[in-house]
Amino acid sequence: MVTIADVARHAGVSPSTVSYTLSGRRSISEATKRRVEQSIRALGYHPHAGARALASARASVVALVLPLRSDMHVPVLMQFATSVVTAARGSDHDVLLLTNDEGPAGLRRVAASSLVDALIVMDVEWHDARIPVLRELGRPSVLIGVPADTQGLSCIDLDFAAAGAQCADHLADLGHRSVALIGQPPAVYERETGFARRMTAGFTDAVRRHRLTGSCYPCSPARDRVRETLGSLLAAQPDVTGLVVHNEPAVAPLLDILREQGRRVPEDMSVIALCPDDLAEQVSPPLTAVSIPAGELGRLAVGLVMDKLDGAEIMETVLLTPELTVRSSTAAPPYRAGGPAARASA
Amino acid sequence: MVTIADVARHAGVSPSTVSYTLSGRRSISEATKRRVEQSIRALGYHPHAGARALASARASVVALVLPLRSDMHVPVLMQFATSVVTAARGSDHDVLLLTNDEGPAGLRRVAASSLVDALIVMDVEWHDARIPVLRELGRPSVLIGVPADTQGLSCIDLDFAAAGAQCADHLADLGHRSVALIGQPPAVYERETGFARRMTAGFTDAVRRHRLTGSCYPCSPARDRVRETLGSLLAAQPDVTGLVVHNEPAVAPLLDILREQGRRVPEDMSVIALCPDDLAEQVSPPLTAVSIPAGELGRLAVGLVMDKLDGAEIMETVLLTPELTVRSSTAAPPYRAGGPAARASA
DNA sequence: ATGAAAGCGCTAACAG
DNA sequence: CTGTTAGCGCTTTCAT
Repeated sequence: MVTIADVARHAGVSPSTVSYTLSGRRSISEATKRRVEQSIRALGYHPHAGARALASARASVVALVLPLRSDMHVPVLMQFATSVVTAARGSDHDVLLLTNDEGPAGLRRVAASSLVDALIVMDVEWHDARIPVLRELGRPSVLIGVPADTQGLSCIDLDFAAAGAQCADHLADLGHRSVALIGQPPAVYERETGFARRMTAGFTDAVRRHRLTGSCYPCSPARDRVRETLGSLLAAQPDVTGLVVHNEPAVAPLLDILREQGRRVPEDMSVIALCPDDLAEQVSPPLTAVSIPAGELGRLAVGLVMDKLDGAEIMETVLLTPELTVRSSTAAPPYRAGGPAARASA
Repeated sequence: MVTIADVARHAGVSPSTVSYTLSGRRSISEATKRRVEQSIRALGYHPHAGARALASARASVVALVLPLRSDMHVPVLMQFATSVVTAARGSDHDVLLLTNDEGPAGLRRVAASSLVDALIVMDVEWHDARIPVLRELGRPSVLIGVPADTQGLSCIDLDFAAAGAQCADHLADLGHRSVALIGQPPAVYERETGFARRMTAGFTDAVRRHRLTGSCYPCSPARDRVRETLGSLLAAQPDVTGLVVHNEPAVAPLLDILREQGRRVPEDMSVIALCPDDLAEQVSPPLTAVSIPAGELGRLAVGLVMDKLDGAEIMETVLLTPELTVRSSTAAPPYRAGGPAARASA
């Protein structure tokens, strides 16, 4: 193995000079800097990560804690993970991948052993068992998702309330009067995952504000459950003309079922989804959708964590403003005798 | 920070005794072992990862190198990643996540700096730029996928040739005489990714063996490209009754399009997919499919890598035998005047 | 602008 | 069965 001493000898300087050349923590004359860098390249020197961590008390590694039981759509998760790795590398850090099967103890382990300097925790629930651990760890962390008590924590997430509102706003603007939200599986609401509730709250508020008729239907993504949900929805609200789908795997089955039933999208039924752009564009018709900016979330999370490692005391909650992209799945509602349009012209 | 010296003092033993209690590398009396373990718990001691790596020349971390430009289906990738983490933790190792945007240099960096002891490299191509680097690194590695020259490398993958053959066999057994493979996007074949070629080779061989008519159609997953591909397929081979789909994102669009065209599955057209079980079960009708055992691949890869870290000199290629699960998307072909059934009874 | 040297916390000989 | 001790390779004071 090539050590810093080898490089120092080769360059005719002391080990500390090599170290400082690498870290830039004190000024080095251009001449020696060049010589050292040449020696480094000539010998193929790579500082030993463990030795560096031991001496400097910094591992230059951040933990990325993924949920095992993922309610987040998998592609979104993956996109997030890769953007975190890329962003971390941009700040000279590596990423240690953790799943939740060790539980909170896993976080304690990697933090206490100085394997990682900081943690990024995904899919945070309203009452999340990992949060007390995070608080006691004394290491910078950023949560993706918003728990009940954000005291002393940095959280970052999509503004799901705004997303729900945007969907309702868009339908209202198009003239829809009766709308519905097809949501996450019931288990997600029971677990009190924040994002699902915030989405429905934002949607419901906007529905009320626009004086629309509308309600929310939790839904499992299995084809038959989607069919059932749509059935009870249409029974309870036969005049519904706009659907908001906050359930990515249910999107395709839903479109199929609507087609089966002879309901055209958007002529008979407008559909808005909360899903990544690529899904929205791959289905037919392309969906008007609020996209989940996984890449940006990842970059922001890493940025926050790096700032905290640099000593910044950021303890805020950042909610990203969602963006609604209009595609071909939404239109004005069909004309209905006795409907608001009829009344308006009467 | 709690150090091994603190624990030793608290337990009234020497640091080395604590170390040996932890590693089990020499026998410790039950009594002291218990005392040490109590002190460890009482003080909340976690060995410093860097110090341990420095002293023992083992980081207890394996790198998982994911492709950024992923031709593998994303859920499969994710499933693989989580199973790797879980399996690695089972062997007291952590997982460092790398993407390919650093290129082969990234592998060199983490290996040379002793950040990781071994590497698991996914989505290996026929002529993969990472392979020469892997060879020179002198660290255990396991490739997921099979490159052109496997000399001195351990590879593990699904036996795609067998998978292709199984699909053709199943259709032949049901009595189909004209079949086709809808494959990966053209770019995948151009890049000479091994698995796509092996799949088509296995399929083509079996087709020949059964004296069927059949050919392969590369296909992009975009809805319109699927429609096009199906069109030219039906033009070239109007009597086709069995489709094998090796293209996960194309599965749903394909089923839609068949439905649009009034072709019932499986009455008019049998469909087999190469995809994870959950996809096969979520679509309608549930698909007869060869599943990609991502979880098992991950576990096996970690097992192999651990064996190599223990000094085993395994340099073989392991191909997992695929399993075809019959569901509702395959059946005997429709009766056709002038077809083989007619001839047989003539 | 550079060197010398003292650790960082742990493991693994070596010594009993 | 247990203790003593010499590093592992690097960073960072403290000197100059």
